[in-house]
Amino acid sequence: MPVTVSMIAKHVGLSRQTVGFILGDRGHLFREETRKRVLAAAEELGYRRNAAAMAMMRGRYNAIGLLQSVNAAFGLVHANFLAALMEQLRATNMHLSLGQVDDETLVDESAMPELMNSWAVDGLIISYVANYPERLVDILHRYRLPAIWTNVKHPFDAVYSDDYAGARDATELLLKMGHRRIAFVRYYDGVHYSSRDRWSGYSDAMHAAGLQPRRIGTHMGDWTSAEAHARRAEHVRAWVQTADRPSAVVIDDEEVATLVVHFAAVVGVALGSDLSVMNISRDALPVLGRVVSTMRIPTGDMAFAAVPLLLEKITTSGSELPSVSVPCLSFNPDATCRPPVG
Amino acid sequence: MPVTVSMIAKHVGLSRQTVGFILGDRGHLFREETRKRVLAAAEELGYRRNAAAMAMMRGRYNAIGLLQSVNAAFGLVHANFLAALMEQLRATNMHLSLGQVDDETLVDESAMPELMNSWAVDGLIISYVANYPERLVDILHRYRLPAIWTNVKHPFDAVYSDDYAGARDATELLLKMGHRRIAFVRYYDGVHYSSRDRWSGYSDAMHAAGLQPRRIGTHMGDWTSAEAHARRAEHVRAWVQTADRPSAVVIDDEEVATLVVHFAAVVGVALGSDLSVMNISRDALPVLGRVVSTMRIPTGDMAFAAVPLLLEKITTSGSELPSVSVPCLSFNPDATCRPPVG
DNA sequence: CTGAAAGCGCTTACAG
DNA sequence: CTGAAAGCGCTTACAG
Repeated sequence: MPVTVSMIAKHVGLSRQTVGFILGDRGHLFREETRKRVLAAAEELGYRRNAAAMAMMRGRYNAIGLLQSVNAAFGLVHANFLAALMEQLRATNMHLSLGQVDDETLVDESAMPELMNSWAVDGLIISYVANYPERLVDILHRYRLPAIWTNVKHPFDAVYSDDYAGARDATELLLKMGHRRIAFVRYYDGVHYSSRDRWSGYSDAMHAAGLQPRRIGTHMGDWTSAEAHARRAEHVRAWVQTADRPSAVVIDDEEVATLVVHFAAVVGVALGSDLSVMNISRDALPVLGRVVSTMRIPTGDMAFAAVPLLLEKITTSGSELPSVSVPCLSFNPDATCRPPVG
Repeated sequence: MPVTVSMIAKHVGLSRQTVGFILGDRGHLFREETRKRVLAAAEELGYRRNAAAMAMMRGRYNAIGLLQSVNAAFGLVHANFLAALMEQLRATNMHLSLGQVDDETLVDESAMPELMNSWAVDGLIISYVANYPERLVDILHRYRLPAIWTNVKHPFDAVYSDDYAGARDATELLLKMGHRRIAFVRYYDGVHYSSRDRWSGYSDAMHAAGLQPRRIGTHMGDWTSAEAHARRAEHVRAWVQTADRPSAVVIDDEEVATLVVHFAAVVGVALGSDLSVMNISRDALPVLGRVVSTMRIPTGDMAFAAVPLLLEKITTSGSELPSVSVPCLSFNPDATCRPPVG
């Protein structure tokens, strides 16, 4: 049994309302001595505001929800994204509530998924990495849930990274250094728009320079098994040490970039001079002890953009807001990218 | 303005209570035709249960909070941990609410931090990686917040990994294979108990076998800078290729393990035969394309243990529950660990 | 500076 | 099968 305002009132011999005022933000209306007595009693008894009553009064929960698919591995919400969300929300004393509904529930059941039905949030950030169920759109609309999409290039109410420009800029950076044999390295073609856009950005930059795009690595359906890891590694080793390897590569995956750095060292190919490496990654952390040129996917910035957008959407309750495209940022471009020799 | 029961009642020409019953779990008390009418109206109007009113009635939020320090990087809550928490909560349609208070607020302010004061949760999972402020204990106690600690070896109300046994078992596994020159590799001594316990587990196993523990790597205060990465890498390269390197190593960090695998390949030291490697890590994922013997820190299992414990604590409101020590698990012990040659 | 009334949206006995 | 009453904990006008 939690402590209520009434209990404190009884304890200090005042009315419920008086205590409520003092515990709220109208303490200044009362005698200092009265205030002190009430505050002391509240602390002594361990009074904590009842969040439910509060929410009911204000019609606001002061919390936003992050909706994810169960099917997508949780890891798809990057730590940077969560950290940035939290940072934004902390400033306004809001909470972040996590929720997952599995696609089957969303699609099959005619009723609203229980988890969403009684979700104590003012609005939602939708984090489906592509392939969200159509019915989700219906639900958001029908129940007038303010929501901002991430990872989806909707014209309205969405925040997404500009992967096209990111990959294009990465490629142009290498082109400007004088590279002409620039390849795009990838072993997994995702269903996500970013997968297509990165390839487009790269190949458009190549075409614009009058060059043929070249792709290294084919789609391997299996990404996670030990065999898949080994196969990728073998493939990377093979092309890194081959004579006609490109002078520069744009790599679409951090793990593959690590393999390239690794095998370059193993077979004696010097990064930068023998092979320029530009990594597309959510982190710009050193790889195997060395800094790698990175085009950073703006995971954190997307969260920074999404929160204010959602808050605005909540207060204006429902009007469509123009989407925000968040640019990628280049880090340490000359760490592993140098003009080609010879 | 969200849709309420009253609005539906008006719409179908029934009383508020009747509609409430039908929308709740007592629909069977009414005529099928009435039910259908109400349900159809609810769907048409987009009725969603008011979570605040619900929580107020039940005295339960059906949500638990995960409290983290701002100071500790968010990354310290591992994705596995979050995923496991979510999985547990999904089964009971509960939500997970994330909250961070910075240590200063917790320590300095006499008042309850606002974020915790109006947190709509039934209980808390505390995820401070050591060095939690003493005042946090006061607050939990004073406000009777049901809480389970993680990462802290409290005798009550805590869930923690058995890092001592993990490191000991890892070492014994190598001892049983016949290794005698087994070193413990670490470049950062954390303040967390696991840091001490792993060393103890390793060195106790060595002593029990009549051997001297040997530590490779000294504490480098700086872990994250590019220079620190480079320094670690250089150090690993040096001892991996030195003649008197140990025949086996227990490595306390995944990143360092990656460096060892990397430089072993670079300098031509064969993992398993020339150097046995046992990694202590939260993941047992392949490293640089190859499977590495791993003693896995049971991040996910800790979450699986913490949730039922917290739920019990919530329902029994307050009694002290015995803590749970979660064992580490060994994966692929013979991937990179082999009996020493010669 | 302080006390009595109404209501946020819902549920739960209680009579019919 | 259906309707009128009370209350969960709090705040917000309203009189004194």
